[in-house]
Amino acid sequence: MELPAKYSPAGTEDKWYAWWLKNGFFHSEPDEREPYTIVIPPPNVTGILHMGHVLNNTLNDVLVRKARMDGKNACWVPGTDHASIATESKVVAKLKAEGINKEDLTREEFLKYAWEWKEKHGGIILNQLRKLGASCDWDRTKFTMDPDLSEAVINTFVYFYKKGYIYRGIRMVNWDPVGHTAVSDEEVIHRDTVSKFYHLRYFISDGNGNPTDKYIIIATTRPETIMADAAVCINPDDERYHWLKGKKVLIPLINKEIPIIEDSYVEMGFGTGCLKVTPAHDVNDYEIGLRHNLPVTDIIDDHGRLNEKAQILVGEDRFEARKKIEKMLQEAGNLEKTEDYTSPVGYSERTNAVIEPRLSMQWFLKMEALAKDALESVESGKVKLIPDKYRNTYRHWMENVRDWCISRQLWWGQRIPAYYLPDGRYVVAASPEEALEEARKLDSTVTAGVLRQDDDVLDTWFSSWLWPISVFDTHKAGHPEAEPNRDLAYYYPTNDLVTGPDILFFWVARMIMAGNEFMNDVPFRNVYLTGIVRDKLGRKMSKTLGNSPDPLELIDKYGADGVRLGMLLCTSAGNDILFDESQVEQGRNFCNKIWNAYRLMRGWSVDEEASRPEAASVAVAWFGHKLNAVLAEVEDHYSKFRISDALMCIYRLFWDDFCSWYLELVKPAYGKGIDRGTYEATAAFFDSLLKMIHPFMPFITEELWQNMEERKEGETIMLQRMPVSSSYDAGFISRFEMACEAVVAIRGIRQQKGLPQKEGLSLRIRGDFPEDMLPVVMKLANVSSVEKSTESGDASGVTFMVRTVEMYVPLTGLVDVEEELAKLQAALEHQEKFLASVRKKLSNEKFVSGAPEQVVALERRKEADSLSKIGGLKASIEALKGGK
RNA sequence: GGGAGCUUAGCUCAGUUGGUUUAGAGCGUCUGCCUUACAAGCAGAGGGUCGGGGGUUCGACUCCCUCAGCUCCCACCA
Repeated sequence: MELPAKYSPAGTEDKWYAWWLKNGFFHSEPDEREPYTIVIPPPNVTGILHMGHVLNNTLNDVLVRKARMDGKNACWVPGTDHASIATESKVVAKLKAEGINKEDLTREEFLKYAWEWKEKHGGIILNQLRKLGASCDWDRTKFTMDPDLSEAVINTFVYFYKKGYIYRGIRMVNWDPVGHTAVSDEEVIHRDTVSKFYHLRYFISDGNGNPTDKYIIIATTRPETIMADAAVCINPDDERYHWLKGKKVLIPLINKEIPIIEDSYVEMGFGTGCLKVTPAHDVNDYEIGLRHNLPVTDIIDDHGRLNEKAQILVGEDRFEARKKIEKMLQEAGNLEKTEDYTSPVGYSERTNAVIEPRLSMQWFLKMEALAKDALESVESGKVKLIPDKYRNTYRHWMENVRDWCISRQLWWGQRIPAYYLPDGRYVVAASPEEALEEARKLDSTVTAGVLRQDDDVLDTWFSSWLWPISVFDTHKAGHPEAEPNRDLAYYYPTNDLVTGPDILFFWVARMIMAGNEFMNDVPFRNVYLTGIVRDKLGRKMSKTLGNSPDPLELIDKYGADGVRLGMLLCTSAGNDILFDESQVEQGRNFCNKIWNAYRLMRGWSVDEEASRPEAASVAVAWFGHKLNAVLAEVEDHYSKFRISDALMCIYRLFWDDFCSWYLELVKPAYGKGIDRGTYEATAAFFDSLLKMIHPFMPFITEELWQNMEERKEGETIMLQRMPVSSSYDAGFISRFEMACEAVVAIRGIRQQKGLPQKEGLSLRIRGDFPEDMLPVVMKLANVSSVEKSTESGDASGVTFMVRTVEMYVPLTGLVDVEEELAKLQAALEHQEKFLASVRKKLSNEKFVSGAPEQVVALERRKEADSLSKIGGLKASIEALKGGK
């Protein structure tokens, strides 16, 4: 069968993926082998594959495929996350587009829609991962809201509640007025935002609620909250305001009388030194309020609108209200001035709404003890972060963590298993039946009908922190005393986790907490933190910028192997990835190179009579050494998670060493056959190279490996053993490189002089050139005769140095003596400078006595080599001058 | 406001406890080639006083100090 000149991935990739699936090569069951486990960072169930997923999952796949080929029992568990707030807001938006308001639906009706949506869109992303070549064990696919995984979440809640770690209380939380839910501290993103500083006049009260003509000025960014003011606060040491002590002021517009209080929290130098205290709408103010027993007036509702307690502007959105109240204040004579002001404002990670600090009843998980252990896990090295600069960030977070607000005012998610008695007391239990039993202990008259379950669901991360446990064993989470099942005992702890640093705290840290709590062991050994995928200008990929390529389109255009390579080529751990389509093109080109190297080899016919040419013998010996050298290097890179370095080593081994040097050396003359020994050696090398490339480019390597020879039923490159490095002769490699230098030099001369490759040249060598490498020079530089000489070359040819050996190519009539002289002079000058620097070192007493012996010896060798080169150059110059 | 990190060729980055022929790679650039595996290719070439300054050392891209620029993380919005 004739192979086309270009590799076409389209049909090939689907064919092999289907075949891998059919043969169950991705499936893992516990056995006597060493396990290698990865759990996927579960993408949002309704998500669509983007470049970040490509990066992450390609890295995961490389690691898994490599481990599999190292003979380990590799298991990559896939799945999706229910992503409560993200999914719920998508469903709400979709319903709204259809004219349905969430408010008009019951919980059950809404969830029915949500599940329908999940069934329709859920899992799209998992199919997309298949296109990428991800070798996940699909039989183990999990979803964080699978019934048994949800059960694990509920059990975990009950467990922590009984342990006294979970409590319920009214606290100031981050309220998302668009998502209509509380969010955790980690879900709030602070961004510097330009706003205005409003300087407002608060008139002093005459004691009867009437304004006097005296006033103080208060600077605020939130004039719409003044109706909720409970006091005005000054610093007790602020002499400017001592006259205010004991007085009362009136809130503008509503003329409500509030006291002047003193608290050292107020900074005298900031603003006007007078702070309006609004306990319901500011965290600090809330704290001050507690200290001074101030009343709390909450004037903002779930949607961020002013409520009736505000008395004015009722029903207005907070930002609308701000605009309107500015005008009203101005008209009333209360607005002194406004000025531009930039300050950090919190935004919801999910909805991008400005977060409203708000008092509400929420559930919390105490973090102190959990964080302490999780910190220890990283500090002690039980979990390694790669790159380890993240250890600092991690420590800082762990040492400053606050209790985790785990309740969300949403419906999509695991519902909090707290059940309220009619009198307001509550019980926590894993099921309504158990809850009823518990409730009856409090009040024997309680019936199932009156017991009301908490409306809130749990934060998504409260389920995904169990992921490395619950994908294997759903009972163990929540039951640390239980025996792990067979899978969990075998696969836990997992080996490596590949994820982005943006979820280091959301997810990674909390998985470590859950692992320590329920397994008494960390969930993974290594956490490889990737960078963020950006475009080549360094901008984040975003829909609005339109700079985010669709991975599936790229796969269609270049093949999955090409996309994987393009992604990996620019990937170093922890650094942002500047992605550009040209890299994928490079990946596609590499596929083609491999394809064509195979076409060349496959086109050879073995001539049983032929003996092995000398050049081929050298090539085979050399590539054997080189292969082992690179294997060792690659193994080292893998061990340090330098995946793109490992790839680059292999890329160069294939392209430069194998194709450009090795194949050119063993290639038989046109029309001639190849000797059997060389053919078989070449096929064996090609086989090794395919295996080395396979983790990066699974499809083309399977295609060619299968094409190389008739394979047994169900035999796949996926499950072949990765070649391992054995000893090699570094001296041989170095001698070969010297021959290559000579070849490059002669090719350069050809190009300069316009000599065709076909025309054989003679070569004269003066000095110690390795005899065994001469066939390499002769074949690749087309040298027809070599002569040893003690004479320097003269003006009838070109002289050049290869290391310390002088070489000369006679070229009668083609030599420009002046030009050659200038070249030699320049080389001589350079060499003399070098010698001077070496000698400067050697003449330094302190260097000779202080530096290690081998360093000094090296300098002496440099000196000797340099002297020898200078001698050669000088002789050449003389000879050239003599021949003028 | 607090903390961490980065700055090496036109671009993206290596440089692994300071010494390996006076800094390496990939891409891009330039020159010459449609040579019968591959123009998605082949052959060759050019390109950096390692951000500035100072210090330690026999020796600094590598360690310390300092200045400048960039990035990220954390932080309760007067």
